[in-house]
Amino acid sequence: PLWLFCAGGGGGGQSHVSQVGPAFIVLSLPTSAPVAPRLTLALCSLPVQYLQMKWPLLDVPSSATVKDTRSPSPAHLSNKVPVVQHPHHMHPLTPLITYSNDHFSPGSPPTHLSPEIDPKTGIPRPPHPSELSPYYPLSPGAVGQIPHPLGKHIHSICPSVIVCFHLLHSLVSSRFSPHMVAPAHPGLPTSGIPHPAIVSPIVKQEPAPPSLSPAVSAKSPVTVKKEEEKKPHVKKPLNAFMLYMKEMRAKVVAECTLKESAAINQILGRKWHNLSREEQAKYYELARKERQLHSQLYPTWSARDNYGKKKKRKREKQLSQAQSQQQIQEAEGALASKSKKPCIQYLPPEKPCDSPASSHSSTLDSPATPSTALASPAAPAATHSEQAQPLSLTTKPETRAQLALHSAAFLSAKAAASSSSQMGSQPPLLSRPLPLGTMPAALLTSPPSFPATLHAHQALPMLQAQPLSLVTKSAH
DNA sequence: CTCCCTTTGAAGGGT
DNA sequence: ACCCTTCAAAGGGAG
Repeated sequence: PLWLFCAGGGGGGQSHVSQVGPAFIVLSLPTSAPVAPRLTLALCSLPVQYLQMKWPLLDVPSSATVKDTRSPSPAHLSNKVPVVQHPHHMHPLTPLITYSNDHFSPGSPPTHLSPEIDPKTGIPRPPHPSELSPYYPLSPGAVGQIPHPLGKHIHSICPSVIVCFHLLHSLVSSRFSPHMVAPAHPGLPTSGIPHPAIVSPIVKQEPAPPSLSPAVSAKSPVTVKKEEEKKPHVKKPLNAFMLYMKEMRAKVVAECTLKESAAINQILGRKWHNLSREEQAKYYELARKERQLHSQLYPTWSARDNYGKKKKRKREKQLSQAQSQQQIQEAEGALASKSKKPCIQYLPPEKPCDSPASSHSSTLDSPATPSTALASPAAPAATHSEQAQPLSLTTKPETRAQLALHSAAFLSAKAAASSSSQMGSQPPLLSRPLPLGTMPAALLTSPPSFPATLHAHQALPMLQAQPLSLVTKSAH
């Protein structure tokens, strides 16, 4: 079996695609090599360490060596190095650093990698390996922080091939090597959607701290404290919307002339609400896996750990915001005019930035349309025209002020509507994948719960087409 | 250089 | 149970 890999790549071998479950494994074989069904099993018995070492022998630059005959996704089909390769100016490992690898021990294979049922959660493994968390490439941090001479080669390999090694290893399951699995690239699309953060989602904020080297383990009581200070910052797992933003940001930026993230995020927020239930479900599912994986990697981690590590003045600022919000609330009439930055500024009409879902958004976004409630499952159902009316795309203070204006009515309604809270708080789509149109009438007609901005956005396509003045007026 | 802005969702703490 | 706050990403803008 070892020879199979050695023969690959530039050696004039013949590429052979062998299927292992839903994934494909690409092998390079001499033309005369017999490809028996049991070949796969033989490969599975390969020591992981060996696979690592032979990995580069697949000879990445030779695109003919690496094939994925399965995925229709362009990203999948692409063997081009740039798809998964990182810019030369950055360390090939750094982009994968998302979380620290504190809890990631090569010697202790995570049980969640078992191919069938996750013994810990009882949740069946996803049918397709590409559904393995792409943003959490099975402890990306581990790879990023463990020097790997082959890192660059690994990253240059077609994601599909990498994924197949996930699977392969899952089958072997005798030893877990982050070196090997980590190459499941963060950019690996799970739904055929190219990941905008393929190359560098995390570089900026999570450069591999040099203190993470194994040398750290030799510590004195004095350094312990310093270590705690320098303790790798384990970030929160991304929620569904964050995952969506990561994926779509590049596209939006490309389509628009805007570059400010605040503006982009507004657009993304709208697009998010314009997504169909099914589309959003993908991200909720992904986020759920993220959290799952995160909790497995960092069992002791708590969101509390990161409190106060970001901004110091935030609370102060928000307090002042709340104050101004009250003022605005008192001066109801001046709501729209007080907006710091009219969002229309971020959302010029006739933009190509309109959601691709805008085709169906005409119905989805219609305030009176019941299916609107389904468009944002995580968020409470929005069915009443009153929500769509009062709010425009607003900056935060304004939004909050308006929210306050209407919250009283909402709250009273909300109290009577337990069903709506079910919708809002539950990890939405997963547990209840109700297709459009199948929502019980009780839910469809239930009053919305709090975050009224959500509902406001659903009226945006209509508002957006109007000049700023109209938008402002509609805010009243 | 640091923080703000802006979005949604998750989580923790307080009431 | 509910509300509030913080943080996750991103990068231009502002101080």
